[in-house]
Amino acid sequence: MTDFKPKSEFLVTLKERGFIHQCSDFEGLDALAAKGKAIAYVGYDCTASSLHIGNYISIMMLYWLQQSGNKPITLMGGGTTRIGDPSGKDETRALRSIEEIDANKAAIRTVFSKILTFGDGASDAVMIDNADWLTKVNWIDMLRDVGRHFSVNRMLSMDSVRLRLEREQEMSFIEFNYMIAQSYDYVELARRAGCNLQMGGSDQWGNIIMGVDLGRRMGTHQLYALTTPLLTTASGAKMGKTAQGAVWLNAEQFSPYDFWQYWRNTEDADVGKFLKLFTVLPMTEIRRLEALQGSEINEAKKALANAATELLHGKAAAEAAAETARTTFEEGGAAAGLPTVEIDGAELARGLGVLAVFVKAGLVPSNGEARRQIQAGGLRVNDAVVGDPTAVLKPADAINSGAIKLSFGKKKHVLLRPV
RNA sequence: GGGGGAAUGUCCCGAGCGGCAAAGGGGGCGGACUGUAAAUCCGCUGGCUACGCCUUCGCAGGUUCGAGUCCUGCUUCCCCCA
Repeated sequence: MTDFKPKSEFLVTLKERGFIHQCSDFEGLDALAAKGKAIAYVGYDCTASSLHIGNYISIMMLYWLQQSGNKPITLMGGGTTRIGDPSGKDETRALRSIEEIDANKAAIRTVFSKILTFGDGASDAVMIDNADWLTKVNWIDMLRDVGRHFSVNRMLSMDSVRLRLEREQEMSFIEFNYMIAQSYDYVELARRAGCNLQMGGSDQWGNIIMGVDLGRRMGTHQLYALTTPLLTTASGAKMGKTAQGAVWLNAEQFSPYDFWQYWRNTEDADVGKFLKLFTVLPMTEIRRLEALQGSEINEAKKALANAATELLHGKAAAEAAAETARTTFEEGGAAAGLPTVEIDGAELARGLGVLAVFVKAGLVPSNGEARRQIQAGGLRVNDAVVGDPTAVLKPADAINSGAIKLSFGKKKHVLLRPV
């Protein structure tokens, strides 16, 4: 792929921004995309109530697809989630209830419209749910029409299956069928919507390519496959994990402020890569930011945080997060935009123990942890290190804004507001 | 069907003569150094009304002053033989 020189705007953009890992046929796809005839889908599991940063990459691919005049399809896995994708997992996850899947689906779908334009136009995005057909298939028909095209020998050699078998880890029949369902989805989308490209993470390569094969056997038009590299940080960690868990895209589960902070804390070596993948800043600007050295890299990190947050949560939210960060970290103040926890004013008047306060604020999980952190000098009230675990907070501790600023470590701050 | 192993601090791996809140890693968190980075160094990594109390070693019983450790039954997983 390194020697391939794409001509279409779509592939040129994807290539220069580092989205491409593997493609089934660069030339063929390039020709299609150049004519604005690429109709691409990405499937999203409904295993959680929000998508996370890993999914964000694929949404960005759909974004660039749409920007270049092609058509994106977001496929909700309302049907496939009932089966459970074995790819990249050591063991079977608990099956989710149908109610849970539907609830997740409803929560997830809102995020796409922030980045893609939906509608009836030629390059407008559409959303489709594979429950529409997967829940209706007849087993015998399925076996005769679709199943006969699958070689079990080949299925056993797929990474998602083979790795499980090699490690002697259990794999149930239902999971074994996942790739069939996903392959069938591709064919169904080709027939229903003229879809001709499926994109996804590199762990999906096997599933996608099986769909391409199935399409050929079942007589669809030519199908294509395109995957993104598995993203890790420069120091080798999987991307998207923080102390609180995954980096979610829904604001309710991961606030714009936290989202901004996530990017602001990017490792130096990753800034350029992330700018290309997670922002729509022009390449000329990205090259300038990438070239910064030493502490100047902080400018690039702020640009990254601003641009990524703006794209997902909007300009106002991004600016608010940036301003909160500025007053908190650059002035050492207590910005009003910090996460706020309300407490009963009467309770505060009676006096609240520091231990309980930090637990109440959600900064530490237990009194014991609070104690340990005090030992280590990790807790601060209004920027003063807490040295005494028996200290008590009173209304008089509230500073100018009427709130008390609690800090855990250098980066986590919460305002405690009496009401 | 027969025989032999294994399950440990609910993040993971993993030691554990009958006195154990339980070795050691990894990961994570905090501190120092920096630039809200990385690397490095140091500390912490069951709960509580905290010089004490409570709950943890697959599940349920038993022996014992005392059980992760011994006995019995059960569950799950692995290996060998048929």
